[in-house]
Amino acid sequence: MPQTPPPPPPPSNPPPPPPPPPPPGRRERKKAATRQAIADAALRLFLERGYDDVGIREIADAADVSTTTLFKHFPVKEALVFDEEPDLEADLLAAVRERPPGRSIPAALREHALRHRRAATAGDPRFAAFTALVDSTPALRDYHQAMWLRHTAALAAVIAEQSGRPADDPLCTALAHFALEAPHAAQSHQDVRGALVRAFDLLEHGWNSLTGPAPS
Amino acid sequence: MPQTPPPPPPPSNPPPPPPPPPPPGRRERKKAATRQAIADAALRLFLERGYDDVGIREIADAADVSTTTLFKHFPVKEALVFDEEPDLEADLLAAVRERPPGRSIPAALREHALRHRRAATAGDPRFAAFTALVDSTPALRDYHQAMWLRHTAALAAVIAEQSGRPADDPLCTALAHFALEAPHAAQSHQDVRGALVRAFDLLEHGWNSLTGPAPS
DNA sequence: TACAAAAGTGCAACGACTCAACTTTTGAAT
DNA sequence: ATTCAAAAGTTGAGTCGTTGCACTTTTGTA
Repeated sequence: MPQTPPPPPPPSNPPPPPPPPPPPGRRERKKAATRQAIADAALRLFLERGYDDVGIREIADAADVSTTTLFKHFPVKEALVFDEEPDLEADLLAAVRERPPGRSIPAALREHALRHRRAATAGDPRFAAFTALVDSTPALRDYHQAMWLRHTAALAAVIAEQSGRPADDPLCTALAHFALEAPHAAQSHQDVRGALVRAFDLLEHGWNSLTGPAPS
Repeated sequence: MPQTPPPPPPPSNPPPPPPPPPPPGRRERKKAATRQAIADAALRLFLERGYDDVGIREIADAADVSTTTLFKHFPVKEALVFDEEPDLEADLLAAVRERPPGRSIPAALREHALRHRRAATAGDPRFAAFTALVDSTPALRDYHQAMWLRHTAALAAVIAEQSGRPADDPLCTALAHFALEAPHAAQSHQDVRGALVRAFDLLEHGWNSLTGPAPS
């Protein structure tokens, strides 16, 4: 086992604020601008002509950067589409943490899923178009689902915290995973909304049956 | 819209048996042999040196075919590894259909998952090595899971049939999807087996609670 | 004002995969 | 036996995502 090299203990320097939120600095602003230009160009072209019919080189040209630069901002082509994703995890966790009193955890997750779906169908037409693009492109669908599942651990932790169960309780992981998969499971049905509700019914009854009777 | 050209209606010819199982024919045998040679060469090389360090051309050379021929047998590189998957669906469906009397459907699915896992850890070392290869290669892991999920519709149909519910019941689809996801959900835990059992507990309690009380 | 890190560029290349045109093999009908 | 068409296979060039390398800016800081 490699021993941790002794980190030089600075005797007493003012601790540099880990993420400097107030002074974004000119450099970072330019970088963010470039990134945004790329993402914008990509999304525009994808919506116009479809994901598979737009090449990386073309996007780079439209954003007036080289393909090398493009890949320094986005690891793979699919990532060009999911630029505003970071905050979604916070919403998800808040939906569980700040659920109305008396509502079970699975019920809170169902409400969150339904709210999200409502935004994708009704609501901002730009978001609807975006959703349609993702759903109609296998590569994007898969990437999105995989990305979504990366929140499993964080969600499981919140579920454990909110239910007073051990932090690594497999039951919490299972509920988290299944809840994140529910939209995926439902989307093959004609009535997606109904299928979504049923999927969460299954989880809610199972969860209540396993955790409700004996709160220990 | 191009009109369908009139297919010549043969007045009365002996209906050719749709899939001739007894006479595989010499042609199909050779084709199968080529396919097998490719898959064998690929798996051997992958196990020797790792998935990412073996190129398509190299596999094609080892099997003594051109790369174009290789891609006529397998749609993508990942598919080279999963050559014997087709029969796995039959096993899965049989596990539900021919479950011992008194055992619930989720319980049957749990047993099947556990049996499968046991074979992957104990049992034939070749299968163990194969499983290790898949689990340690992200591209293969993802492809495998996606492939596995393609059995959702078939499994949902059997669940519906065995539980006397409508063929397109969303609850059956949800159970099928979650059951197929369970191994994926469990594998992040130290005690994979325990996590798997817990995940199926969740499904079983939910299912029994929703279907048991009122068989209607 | 000087300097080093970070951002960006250009180009060549690799690996997976496709396409079009062509040759060989094979099953079956004449 | 001969002939023919479909199927299997080959060849070679090309696309597309992605990476590596060497190089030139830009920018924060000393």
